[in-house]
Amino acid sequence: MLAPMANRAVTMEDVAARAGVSRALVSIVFRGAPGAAESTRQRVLAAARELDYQPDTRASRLGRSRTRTRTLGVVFGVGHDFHGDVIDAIYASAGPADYEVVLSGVTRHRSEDVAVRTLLAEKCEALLLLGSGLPAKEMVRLAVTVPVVSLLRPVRAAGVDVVRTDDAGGLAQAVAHLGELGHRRIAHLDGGRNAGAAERRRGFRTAVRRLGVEAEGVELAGGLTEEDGAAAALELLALPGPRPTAVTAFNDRCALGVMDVVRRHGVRVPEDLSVVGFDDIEQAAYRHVSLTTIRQDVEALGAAAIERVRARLDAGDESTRDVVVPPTLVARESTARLDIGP
Amino acid sequence: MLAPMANRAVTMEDVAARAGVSRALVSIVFRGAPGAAESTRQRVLAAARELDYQPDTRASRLGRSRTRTRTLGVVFGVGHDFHGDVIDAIYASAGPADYEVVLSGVTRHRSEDVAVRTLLAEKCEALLLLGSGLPAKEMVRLAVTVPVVSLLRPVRAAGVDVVRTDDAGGLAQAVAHLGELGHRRIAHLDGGRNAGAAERRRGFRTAVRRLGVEAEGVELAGGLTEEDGAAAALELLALPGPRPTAVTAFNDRCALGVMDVVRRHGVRVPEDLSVVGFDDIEQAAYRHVSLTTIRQDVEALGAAAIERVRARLDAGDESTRDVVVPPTLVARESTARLDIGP
DNA sequence: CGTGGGAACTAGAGCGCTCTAGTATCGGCA
DNA sequence: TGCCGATACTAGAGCGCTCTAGTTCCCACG
Repeated sequence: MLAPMANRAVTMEDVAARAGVSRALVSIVFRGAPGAAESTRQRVLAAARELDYQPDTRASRLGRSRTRTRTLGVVFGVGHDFHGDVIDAIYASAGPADYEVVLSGVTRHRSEDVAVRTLLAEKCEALLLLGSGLPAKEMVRLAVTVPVVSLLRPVRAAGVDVVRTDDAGGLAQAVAHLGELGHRRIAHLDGGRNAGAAERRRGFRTAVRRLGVEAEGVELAGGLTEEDGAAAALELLALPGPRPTAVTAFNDRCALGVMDVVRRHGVRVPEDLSVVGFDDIEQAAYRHVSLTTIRQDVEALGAAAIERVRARLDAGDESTRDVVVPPTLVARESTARLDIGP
Repeated sequence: MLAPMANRAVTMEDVAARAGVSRALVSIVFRGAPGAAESTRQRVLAAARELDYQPDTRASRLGRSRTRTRTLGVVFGVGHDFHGDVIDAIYASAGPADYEVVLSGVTRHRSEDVAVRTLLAEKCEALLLLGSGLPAKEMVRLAVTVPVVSLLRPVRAAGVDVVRTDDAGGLAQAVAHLGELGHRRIAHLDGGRNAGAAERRRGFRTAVRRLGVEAEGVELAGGLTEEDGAAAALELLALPGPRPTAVTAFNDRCALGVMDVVRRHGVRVPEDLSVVGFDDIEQAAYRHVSLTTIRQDVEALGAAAIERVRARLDAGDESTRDVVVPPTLVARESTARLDIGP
């Protein structure tokens, strides 16, 4: 109540007047900057509360632009559940580092290009791209103007930092796990051109080789979605010769698709076929699913991304880094020891 | 090229200088406001292009605040696939209406409260809440300051517009469809306290009654996720008496969970059990899933939300509306005619 | 007693736009 | 010829903050 003026938003000016100090002092208090006596600080905060003052971020960012805006732009796939987890981690790390986060979503009708442009128009100081599909050339172009971190997608682009999971290592863990359970004939459902797919494929091959001479890796086309997994399952079932006894899928969703389809063809999981996913999305942990998978360390990914931004912006680091975060195997019930003989 | 000053961002001033006009004129051109000769307009645009000028949205919004900011805040669940579809539709409708969209995500560690506060600090002119979990009281409080549209979640809150699917009607369609296929004993997996659940339950009951005296509706606890569906499936299988021959699930994910579990218990879908979902998420259309479902008209929902905002903001409409968008049945292969007798 | 220095606070010039109130120019018409 | 009104353009005052360069005050210290 006591609106300072009819129907006009409360500004710092109003708070200052009420607290009996200057506008600058209110600014100091709200920014948490040094130079305000504790007693005054309390008085200002009280005044703000009484007037229900809401600081204006637009004005704040604009005012700051002479020095630093401390704003981070994040491009992500709207509705992409794993991106959600990463964003969560980014929020968590950005706050303590005193960075604001602005989201820009990619949807069917809103391209990554538009998403990026919007963020640049907001004068973000750095860009975090989640699983970006932008061509490396384009990223390089962007990186000239503003620090760019490619999350989840490895790119070799000058000036573009990469923060990603050790995809190859993840697959190595998956295959090793299956190896220990006695599996030797293992299929990999490939991710094609998707972020991380090449690395995972490489990890798969190396790990199978390491399993010994009797081990054999079979590669099938997979993909991002349950549908891709379902298609791969049909291929798997139609394979000539002895059927692989285990499968590593490009990701959890793909794994879910495989399990669904093979089960409907009378193949039991894990008795007849062991399945390993990648990501550890929420569904993987559901009791009726209980998918063994390679968990990406989302918190570490988010923290590393922020760390790169700080290194460049706050510490003046000019080097281009490729930060690789180790994943962990989460053994659940979609994998089992291979029964030799019936 | 020709950077007007070392290492300083290009501003309107620079463009104006290069085009040989005033800053105001550049502003006119970029806002698409009337009052610029075609020839000058071209000259300004050319100058902007040459300097690679990026308008600053923060400054623009701030400058506008004397009149209108034309900015819409959207609160959504990060990683919630259906929200992604709706956001897409919102983007599509907001553009032509000349509104900017600012997203604010809700995650495990970022509450809806924080999301809303952030948007208010951006001085959004209206708030669109997707499947909000805010208490009605809180919404009313917000609606005093700024127009609030609750999308997907019906709330009876003074001053809060609601835009939602005809949930009851959707379930009526589902039950009618099953009725036509000969089903009389039908289960409904309830959504508990989730957005739209009460309406769907009501629709289910009415529709079953309409099916005639021999029809019977069975209600089981369901939920939002596959896991909830899986749990419900177990309950369904353990039900005493003749088993329902059809199920309507609270949503598609829940339906997927049911199908997964019942199939593993040897129950065939659709031969032994017909299943109907709700939403029509992408997965429902996958070939190996082919889920019959009630499709929510996302485009219409988005358009209606924007329409409400325009009505209040651009047309001064003061009434509180409850906009109900009709859904449509998408018949796929998870439902089939009931075989009477073996 | 003077003085140096730090803490607490303020004045005011930006930040990059928008937009109102104006000026200049010109064609058309009585 | 003079005047009107439309069109094209500009000046300059905001918008609500930030932040530098002060000013004031007080206390410790020589």
